[in-house]
Amino acid sequence: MVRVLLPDGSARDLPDGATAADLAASIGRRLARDALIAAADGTEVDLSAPLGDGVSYEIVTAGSERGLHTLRHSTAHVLAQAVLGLFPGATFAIGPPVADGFYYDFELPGGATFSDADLERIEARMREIIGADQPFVRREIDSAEALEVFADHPYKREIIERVSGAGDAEADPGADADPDADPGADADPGADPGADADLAAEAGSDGVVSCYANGEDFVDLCLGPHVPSTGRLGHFALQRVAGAYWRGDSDRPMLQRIYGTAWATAKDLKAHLHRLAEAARRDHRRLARELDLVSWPEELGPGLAVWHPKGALVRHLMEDYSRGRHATGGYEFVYTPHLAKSNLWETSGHLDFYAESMYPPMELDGASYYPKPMNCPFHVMIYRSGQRSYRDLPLRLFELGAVYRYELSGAVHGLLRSRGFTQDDSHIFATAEQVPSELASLLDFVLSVLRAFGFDDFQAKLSTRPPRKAVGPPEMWDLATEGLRAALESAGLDYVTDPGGGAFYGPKIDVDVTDAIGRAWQLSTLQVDFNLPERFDLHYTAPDGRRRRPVMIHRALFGSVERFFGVLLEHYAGAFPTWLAPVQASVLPVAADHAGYAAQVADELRAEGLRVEVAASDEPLGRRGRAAKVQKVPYVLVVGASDVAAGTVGVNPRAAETQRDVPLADLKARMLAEAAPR
RNA sequence: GCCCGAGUAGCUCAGUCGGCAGAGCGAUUCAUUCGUAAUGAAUAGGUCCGGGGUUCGAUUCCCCGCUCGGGCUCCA
Repeated sequence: MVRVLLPDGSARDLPDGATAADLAASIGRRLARDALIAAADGTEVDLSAPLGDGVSYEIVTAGSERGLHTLRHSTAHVLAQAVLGLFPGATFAIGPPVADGFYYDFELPGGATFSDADLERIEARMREIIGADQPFVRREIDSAEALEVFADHPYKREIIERVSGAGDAEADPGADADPDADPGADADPGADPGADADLAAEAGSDGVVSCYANGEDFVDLCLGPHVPSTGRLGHFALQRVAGAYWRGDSDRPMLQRIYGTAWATAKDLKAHLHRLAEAARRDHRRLARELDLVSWPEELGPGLAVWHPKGALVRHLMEDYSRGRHATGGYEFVYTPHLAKSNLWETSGHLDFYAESMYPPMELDGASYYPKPMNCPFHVMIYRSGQRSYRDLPLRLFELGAVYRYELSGAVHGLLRSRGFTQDDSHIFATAEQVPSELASLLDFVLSVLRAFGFDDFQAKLSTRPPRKAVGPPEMWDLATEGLRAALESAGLDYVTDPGGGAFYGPKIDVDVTDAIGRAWQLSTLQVDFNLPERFDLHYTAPDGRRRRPVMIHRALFGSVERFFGVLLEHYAGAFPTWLAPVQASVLPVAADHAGYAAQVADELRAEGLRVEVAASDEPLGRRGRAAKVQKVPYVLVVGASDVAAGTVGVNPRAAETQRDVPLADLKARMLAEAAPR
């Protein structure tokens, strides 16, 4: 007899040798049918695992994140099984579940690649495997045997050697990962046992690894757990092939990655595919063209946009709103040039740690002038232009500063990742004591502005002191980190902590917004900086007459004006709220006789500062109405004979029913109310 | 930067097994004067991404380049 505990606190007795599947069956038929894996004292195990006495069990179904994760992971195995079956000589690397689905990395003999037709074949084969309802069978073997089982699969062998400690794990690949990283933080060898050791421990000590086999001829190295059999899978679709470096390292081989999506039910799969289609419909590059906002002439080069009148108008409104808020928020506006000599970037450290993302210098008069990738050093120059007293602090400088960054050509993506963009960049110089309250009011300010643009759903991340090397005294880090945490809490913001995720020069908060279709966009950043004040030897005079070092806070709110515009465009699917719409109303005279009245209506609205156009009657009314709708104009106003007589308009708003005979004054009031930022 | 895919009219795309380049939408003009998401007709519009090669002949085949798209963070 074994006694197990259930999540509701009850206990249940089962015969010796009973499995998690038996437990599920003893609880209910439906649970037995839906069960995928179990969690034993929180550790995920196969349903076929024997129950342990005194252990608490939770049965996991596809209704939970963990269950879905398993489902996707198992589907990835079936993908590998199909590929290895269909492509003799193919080898496979890793195939984890990811957000919404899974992938698996392969290498085909002779560097061959998958085509779209291959994907169809593979998917068909996967469906056969699923139809055969093959059980997933776990086996634990020692690493020597595993190396034999995977003799033809070098990537698997590498993993076995790494996790079992059998081979000579190569030097820590993490050390060179972060381009922002610390000047002095060279890897100290052996100091980061981190992830690898955890894996090895999980895989079982003593060089034992686990494998999962299904069907006659397929076995994969895997921690598990897996669904009981392939028949539990099926609501999936293969999506695309992409190149991916082995272990994400551009010095290692490029593998062929197949991405798929997988869900618990056909309905969920369909909903996901619909979300993808919706995202494509909202693609800002497409909307930018359709609404005549922005374009990317090839002649300019990758990642460089030109703003057409309507796009420029919306941008102008965004910038004006931002300026207005900053003006009343205690900021002082500055301008700085687009170039600076190399010595500035040497002092700031950018040339040491950021050079590959900078445009190359222009050489003249014996100096090297670099286009700026950041505004910070210029603002530091302004701070340093005179003596500062504690009475001057906090000093909040603000600039819409155009910066240029040499993004990888493959990374450039419309307005969301461009090579020239404008940061709404603020640098706040404060005393250490001011930091907590300054952070709190900063965060409130940021959220308030984001809300004005229609975002209400935020998720924040607090990144704390990195373990390896950090500048600044620990007590300063604590003060700043606790200040950030207090700011998050007083703002009532949901946040996660990324321990050790901060830059070497200070902790930070990143704020993500969730858009209308549930996608998260990282926009705002509050970054505390102990480094630049040091590098540029900044100081202020304290009340006691001694010189002290200020703390710098970098703050981007939109992040980049261009990117924020792109996110807004996708969030609203092009239908900007009235206050941002480039054209707020289109007046449609029913016939030529009403043209004069239409012009009069337009003029009256324009006199109130509203943006109004008139569509003359040389095309049918329906067509003109459609044209305005396609351009997502908030108000379509139709005026005919009865309106001329009564001083009214027919109001066809973007998102409501048409109303006839609305007095012009009423319309005006309604539009003016909407035309102000909230 | 690297892997895969794609570049044909302003846009979306068809097409040419190597032989005068096509549609729909949009634009322009004319007619139509209409009560709420596509009136009719006509016209204009092309270095078929660029450069080289093969060929009697290349938008089409080959090579090089440019640009765009997907991916290169998710760790058995």
